[in-house]
Amino acid sequence: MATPIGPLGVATDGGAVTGIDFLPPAVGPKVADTPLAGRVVKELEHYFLDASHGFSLPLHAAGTEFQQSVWGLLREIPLGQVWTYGDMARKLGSSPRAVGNACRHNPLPVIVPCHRVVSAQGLGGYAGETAGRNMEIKCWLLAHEGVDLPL
DNA sequence: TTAGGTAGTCTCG
DNA sequence: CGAGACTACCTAA
Repeated sequence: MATPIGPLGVATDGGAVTGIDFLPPAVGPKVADTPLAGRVVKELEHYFLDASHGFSLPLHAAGTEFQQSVWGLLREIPLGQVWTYGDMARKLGSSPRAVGNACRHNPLPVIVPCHRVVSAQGLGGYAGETAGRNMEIKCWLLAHEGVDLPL
């Protein structure tokens, strides 16, 4: 299966995963040379083969209290479902715009499934972009999970 | 279609 | 610190 997802950068620290990066296609994989990084790659490969394969990895995403709560809530979105930024905001007692802001800074894309959050009107954005390669990745991930896109 | 409202974060000074 | 500008938004008119 061909994914639009190019090489991934994996960052680890103190026994936990701290960052996942989408790298330009020309660049080779840049994976921290640790046993944990190996586990990360293996779990990601399983997931790319079969979306129902979840992740069991020690994660440490650095961020503010609010961001932590947003990222925590993201991990509760069931496979194959999409929520809107507004849904998230209501559950958190916050505002949609603030939720989008926090999602934008998610350091662990794919593992923390920020691709399962879309706008009430369109598709929102992904990895800091509202158009371009990262949005293709978002669409691929959603299709891979069996979501038919509302467009 | 737009106009306004919203919450959190960042950047100046 | 404070003001102002920036968002992967939403709702009402």
